[in-house]
Amino acid sequence: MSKQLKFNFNPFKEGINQVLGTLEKEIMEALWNREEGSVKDVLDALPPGKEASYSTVITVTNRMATKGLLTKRKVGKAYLYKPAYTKEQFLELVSKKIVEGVSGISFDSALVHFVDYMAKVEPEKMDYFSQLIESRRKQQSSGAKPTGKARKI
Amino acid sequence: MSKQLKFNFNPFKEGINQVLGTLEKEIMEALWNREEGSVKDVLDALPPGKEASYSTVITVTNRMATKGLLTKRKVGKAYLYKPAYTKEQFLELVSKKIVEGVSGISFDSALVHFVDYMAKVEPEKMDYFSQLIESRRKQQSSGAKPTGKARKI
DNA sequence: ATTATATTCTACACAATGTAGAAATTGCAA
DNA sequence: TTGCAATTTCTACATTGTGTAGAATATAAT
Repeated sequence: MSKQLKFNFNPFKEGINQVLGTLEKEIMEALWNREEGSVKDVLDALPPGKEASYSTVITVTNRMATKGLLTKRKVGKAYLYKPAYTKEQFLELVSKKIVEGVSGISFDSALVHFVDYMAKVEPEKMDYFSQLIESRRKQQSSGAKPTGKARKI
Repeated sequence: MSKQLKFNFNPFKEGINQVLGTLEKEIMEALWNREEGSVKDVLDALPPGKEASYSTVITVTNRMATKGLLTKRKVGKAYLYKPAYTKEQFLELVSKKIVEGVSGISFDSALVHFVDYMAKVEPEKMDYFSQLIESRRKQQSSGAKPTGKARKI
């Protein structure tokens, strides 16, 4: 019965706001910074210009719990919210889902644009990339099955 | 003043429905099949079980024109709608935007998951991929600038 | 028991998408 | 040229996701 992580992706926004609303993002950042926190804690952590009312934050954190972004537990009369995933785990899950999605639509295009992006923005990764491919290729020809799990870079 | 292509991406849906609504998808497929068509044409082309009313199709095609998916021109008393992009062009644009977006969030994760996906689902592409990287690497070291444009596979 | 704090409930706004009736327009045929 | 059938325009409602927040209620601590 654990809530499944759910999100949309808007590639016309910036960074993590492609996956999280503006307030959602601020809340996640606040909670990633302190592991766990009450609505009050979140309110205090909201940056200037991003303030919201008490009930607004409650509404949004509860929706985020429903979406599988946060877990909540009652302590005293207040709820403490905690990210269901670390930022790193979250980005892993998101990028995996999106990469799989876009690959399913048009793998060849994705491949070309991926290499384009790398060559343009992260050219120093090309080496590592080649190695990654080579190692996967050896696994393949040796008949080993890929784990499907992420590994250390 | 040309409308800019706009879309969201829902990786929890299937195929092109990750980018297009259910009716939108049917309409695009119908128009990709016949190049250009009236609302009547679209209605006739809707598969069984996906029927919609005349005015529903008009509403949606007009919204699609606004979003940059279709162009329209008046012929007689009716409008003819035409895809702004071929299916291939559309998938190119979509995958480019998404690849850039997800790379901006977490390039390393995207890279790993991309290679994972390829090894698992399209292992026969590994060769081509290696070559692509190598050729981009040479461009780079020779100081040539990548064009940023997609090229033939 | 009072009070400050926190939650619940309800509701509105906006965007994207699906849906479609009613009214208005328009082009062609008789 | 007029009347009708085809088509569009206008309007409006539903659903989902997100932001917003007031009012009422519950609760814990003093």
